[in-house]
Amino acid sequence: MSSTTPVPPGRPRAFDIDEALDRAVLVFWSKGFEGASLDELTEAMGISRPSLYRAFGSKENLFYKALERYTEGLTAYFARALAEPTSAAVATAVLHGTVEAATMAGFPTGCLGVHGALATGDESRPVRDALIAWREDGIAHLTRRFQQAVDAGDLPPSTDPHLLALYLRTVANGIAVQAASGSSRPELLQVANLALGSWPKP
Amino acid sequence: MSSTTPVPPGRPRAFDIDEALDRAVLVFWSKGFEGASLDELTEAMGISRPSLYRAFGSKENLFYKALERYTEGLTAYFARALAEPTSAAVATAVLHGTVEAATMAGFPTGCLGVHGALATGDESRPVRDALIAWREDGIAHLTRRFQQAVDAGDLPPSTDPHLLALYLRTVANGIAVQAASGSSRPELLQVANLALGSWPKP
DNA sequence: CCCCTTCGGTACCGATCGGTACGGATGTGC
DNA sequence: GCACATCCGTACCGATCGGTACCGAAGGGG
Repeated sequence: MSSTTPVPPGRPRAFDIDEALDRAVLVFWSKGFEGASLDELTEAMGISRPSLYRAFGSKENLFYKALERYTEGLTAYFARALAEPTSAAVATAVLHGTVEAATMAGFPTGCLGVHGALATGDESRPVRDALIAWREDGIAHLTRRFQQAVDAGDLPPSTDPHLLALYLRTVANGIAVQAASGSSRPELLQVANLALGSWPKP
Repeated sequence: MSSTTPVPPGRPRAFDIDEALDRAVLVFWSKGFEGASLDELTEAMGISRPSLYRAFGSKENLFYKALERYTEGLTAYFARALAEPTSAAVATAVLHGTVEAATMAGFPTGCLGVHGALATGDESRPVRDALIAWREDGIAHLTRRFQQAVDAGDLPPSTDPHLLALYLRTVANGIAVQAASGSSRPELLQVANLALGSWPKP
């Protein structure tokens, strides 16, 4: 099937767009949206400024693309966690995965989605709102998963699935903040396990 | 004692410096350090730019003064919480106080110390480090308090006071993030109570 | 071989950033 | 009333911000 790669007209792009996006993820991850300047981004991505704009449209759009790639790649543990058989296993996988992702050697500490744009100037309000929606999306997924657990008898019928989901994301967000503040992986694993201690039994 | 107010020479200041600082707190609280521009600050404080610099030295120093005032005022619940009789009461007071302070009507949501400077450009790294130190200071206070509780038999001898303190601050930070994302006070109170469920019994 | 389209980078744009020079105003102490 | 110190605000500084006009280069289709 040659139709899957319909060679586009014009001069071909001289850089790998996904690789450039990976570099941009790292910059946004460590500096946030406003903290990352175009000079830093273009230098890290190895391309010139107009090339960036031709490929991604704007700094804001580049951030959205980077967030998308970040979600598909570095937070893939989240999707895997949802597939765990019990609610307790889901919760454990989410928190352990959060600790791991937030303290990976060679990567920025913390979570792009959490500290990418917590408090910003007025210009980047759309970005902040997008990250709020991103976090709420995670809560929605967890809520549905825990509702399933209630229906399956894996959680007591009196359980509030939304509350459990919110609790989990709250602890995960706190872990991301602590990781960005310099807490170590072993410390945060202990914290995660302590938080899992109050998980309801079926 | 007139020596307590030794009238300084020169033209007297025409504005209340503490009131101006209170206004600055609100701006930094909602916009963060980098997100708050001098134009926003001076307009909110009701003073001109050179007046700000004469009174506070620099934007960075103004932020430190604002953080100080924020700590003395809006997070005074923390000092009160440390005085509670039992470790469980301390933990409850800290989390409930955090929820309350992060969701006060008429004030920015979240916590200045948490989202004031999580991810920033290189210039404001000193500010970020100061906020990390601020958060660690809170953990240190809690650790000492919980060590006292262990010594007094209020907590099991096997308890790790630092772990408990880190856990509490992690949940509190997560609450601040959720509040900034739009979670309501009742929701966060439930989350706080759920987190307190895993608190060790004496 | 020429046209068309898209890529590449240099060199620039106006706006905004944090910070300050300067001259007039207002107070105290001699 | 005169010297002095500090305040006030206007008007400005260089640097950096995100974004773009421009033109030569590199490919495919006729």
